[in-house]
Amino acid sequence: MHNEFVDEQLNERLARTGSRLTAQRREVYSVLLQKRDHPSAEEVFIRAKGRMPDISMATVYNCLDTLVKCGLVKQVHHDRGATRYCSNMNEHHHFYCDECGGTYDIDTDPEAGHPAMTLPNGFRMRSFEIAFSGLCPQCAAKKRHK
Amino acid sequence: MHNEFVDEQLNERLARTGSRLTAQRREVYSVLLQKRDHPSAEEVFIRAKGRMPDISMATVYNCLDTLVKCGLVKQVHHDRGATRYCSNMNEHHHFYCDECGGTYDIDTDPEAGHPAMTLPNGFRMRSFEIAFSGLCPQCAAKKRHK
DNA sequence: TCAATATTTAGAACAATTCTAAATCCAGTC
DNA sequence: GACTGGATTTAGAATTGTTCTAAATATTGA
Ligand SMILES: [Mn+2]
Ligand SMILES: [Mn+2]
Ligand SMILES: [Zn+2]
Ligand SMILES: [Zn+2]
Repeated sequence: MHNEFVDEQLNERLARTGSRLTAQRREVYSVLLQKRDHPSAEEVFIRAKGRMPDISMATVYNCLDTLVKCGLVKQVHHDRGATRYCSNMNEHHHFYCDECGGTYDIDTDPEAGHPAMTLPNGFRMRSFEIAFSGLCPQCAAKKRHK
Repeated sequence: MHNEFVDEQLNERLARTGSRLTAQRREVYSVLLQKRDHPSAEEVFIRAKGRMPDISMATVYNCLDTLVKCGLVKQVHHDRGATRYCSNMNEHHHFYCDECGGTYDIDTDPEAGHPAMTLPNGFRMRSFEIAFSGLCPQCAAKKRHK
């Protein structure tokens, strides 16, 4: 993915919500594209600071917020932990590793649609999310060796 | 459900984790049994205070914690909101109403077991939770009338 | 009755996030 | 190129939900 192309995408999306493309927004977005491990705002801040030492925490929060509002990024919540950010905008669910705390994307099976779950009468579902827990491949492998 | 019966259950469970049955723990648990609307700690505090005016917030947190540890109560998390507490220990999922913020139990369909979702190779699932969002029956009805 | 232990309590501390208000930046106009 | 109004960034204060601390109180069982 070339920088110019990403910029163009970014600019277009931001423009739709009347926002400008700034160096900080570009940096924060590129952090999320670079390593798709669902970093927290704090983690994004640390990574962004590497290439942009003067960026502030407030700005990271502002940028993340803007990116969420213009539909380029999604928030991911798990238990009471810090909000994590995800730049994969395809429909997907998440797997949370009990051992290492990692968050992994789980693509929705194009075959089987909705969860085989009948809602009681009257409820109107808009969306659903599945949160899987257990061991990620690496942690499962380590456990097996012991 | 008679008080003595509930007390006996409570006492037995608490004893298992080496905890005592206290007036505060009984009160907090009874708040959760009385209205199963998934109250937050704050809300439990307010309700408990009605019948036990000297109970403290710290104690409510402590009691809830103890009840969770001895398996009588479950924590329920949604987005970044305050932790909510649920005394329904049957396997179930949750429906969150976008309109009124209510949290509703959704029983798992005894028919269809797991969600029809294949985890990538190597992942070892321990559990999964489905969070439904949309409109609860009351809010859906109100919307239809407009 | 007494000592050991568990529990409750008020308030301090904490982590994540949002708010505030001033400084800075930037796009479009002269 | 200088000017101006609105958008953006920034540091730090404020807020929220929760956990920690240490002292007071209650409970158990010898
Ligand atoms: Mn994701
Ligand atoms: Mn429930
Ligand atoms: Zn892991
Ligand atoms: Zn509702």
